[in-house]
Amino acid sequence: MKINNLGAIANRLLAALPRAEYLRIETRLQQVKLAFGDVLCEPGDVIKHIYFPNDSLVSLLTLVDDHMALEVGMVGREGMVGIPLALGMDASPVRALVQGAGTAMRMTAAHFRKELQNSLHLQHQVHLYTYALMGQVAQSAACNRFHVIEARLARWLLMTRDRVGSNSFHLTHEFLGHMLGVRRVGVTKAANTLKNHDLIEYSRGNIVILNGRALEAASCSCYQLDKDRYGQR
Amino acid sequence: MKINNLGAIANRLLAALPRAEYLRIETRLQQVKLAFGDVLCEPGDVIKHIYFPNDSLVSLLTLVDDHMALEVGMVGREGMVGIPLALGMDASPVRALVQGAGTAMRMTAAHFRKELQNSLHLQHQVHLYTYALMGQVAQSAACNRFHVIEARLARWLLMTRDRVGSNSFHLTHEFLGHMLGVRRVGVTKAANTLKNHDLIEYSRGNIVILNGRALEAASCSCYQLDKDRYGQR
DNA sequence: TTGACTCTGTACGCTTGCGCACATACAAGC
DNA sequence: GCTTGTATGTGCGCAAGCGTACAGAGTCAA
Repeated sequence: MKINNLGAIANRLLAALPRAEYLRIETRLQQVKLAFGDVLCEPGDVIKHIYFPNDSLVSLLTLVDDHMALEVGMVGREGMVGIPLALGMDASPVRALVQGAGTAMRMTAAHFRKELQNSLHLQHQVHLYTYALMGQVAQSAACNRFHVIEARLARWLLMTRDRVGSNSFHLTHEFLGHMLGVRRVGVTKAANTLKNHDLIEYSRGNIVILNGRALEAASCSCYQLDKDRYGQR
Repeated sequence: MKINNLGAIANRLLAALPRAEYLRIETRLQQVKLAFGDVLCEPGDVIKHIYFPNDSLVSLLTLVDDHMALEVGMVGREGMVGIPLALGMDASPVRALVQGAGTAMRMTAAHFRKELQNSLHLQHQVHLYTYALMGQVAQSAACNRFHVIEARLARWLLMTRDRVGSNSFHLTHEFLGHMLGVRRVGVTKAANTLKNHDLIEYSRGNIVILNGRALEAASCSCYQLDKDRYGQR
């Protein structure tokens, strides 16, 4: 049920819990399928459930002036969606958008609050992840300010690869534009350059990373920092 | 000592604690003077003390590629410096730079960890502030991406005003450039425009806000959001 | 008074990215 | 087949901001 094919716990935050704690918490978890485009919460909304992604991928977006969006965080199996609950707030400041379809373990807000009180280990893991996410958001702020689209696109593709565990995924330039906070055309140009250098290939939304090593070289320094953070979790 | 002239507790996070809790915690607090330019911690450094600003103002900066900086958070009397400790980490991902001289209440990391365990109220207040700070960082990411220098400068001056509680403060264009992540010349141009519209005046680092209301109109929507967040604390 | 230093104003060419518009290509359904 | 919709490629003029350089103006100390 909440176990993958190998019998291991897919979500790394859950996997880091002592076995006994996990087994108790597990009774509150429900596996759900997340489809591309699903919105798990909107800014200001009361958070009803938290999610521990297994193989799905969720983007955290800050909305600004109604029509512009910018990704400030990416949540895969290393984390969870719904941090505000752990900080005593019941609303999210960001939109949580499913960017990679897959499964996640879900828990109601009420159960999560209760389990947090019962399990210092869970509390600790959630705290560590909050710290990591905060670092990611801060990093992303600087990256969006200083680095050119092409490098940011490369970074973004690599971060996605690391989280979905695959070199190919489905995303249009239009969508990538919303993530990076740039025009669709800007993405097309950057992607085209990467394609011409045989770092990636794509067609109608199907993106494939051909040369990860070279793509790293084309990405900004922020990718390495994310890898370090990501690896620790 | 850690009380201001009126006998009230200056730092709002501390002030929100129940009297009894505060009195116990207060024994661990030491008032210190913070001078402009002081660096309370560097990225990666182990955090030795946490700070609750009274009338001082601290900027949280993300450093990137060695020579560029960008402010991602501003801490005044509504908050504290050293959040990572409350999340079980002992190092900071950002530089904490004193941007407005004044006093703050300081506590050692060890004492803070202990008090956090002893006081659920302290824990709660710190959590709430962590949430607010996270929102601020995310907001700042989007702001830096989408808004022009002039509007961001206006926002920044207003946020500073709100925190130091004064319409005048000392900051050079060069310094502001580091905060906003832009060239000194870019700040000069933007500041000049604001000056020509009689929104502010300045000379050799002495900045005065002449017309706060109009400055708000010139700032981006992010200021209003910060005010909401700030007001709640 | 003079010199050294800091802060601010201005200029110039350049790159990145924007807004917009339109052209092509691929896919799916009738 | 053909049509419709979606995804990508390309071109244009324009604005914001960059890097750099230099000039004036205020401040301080010798």
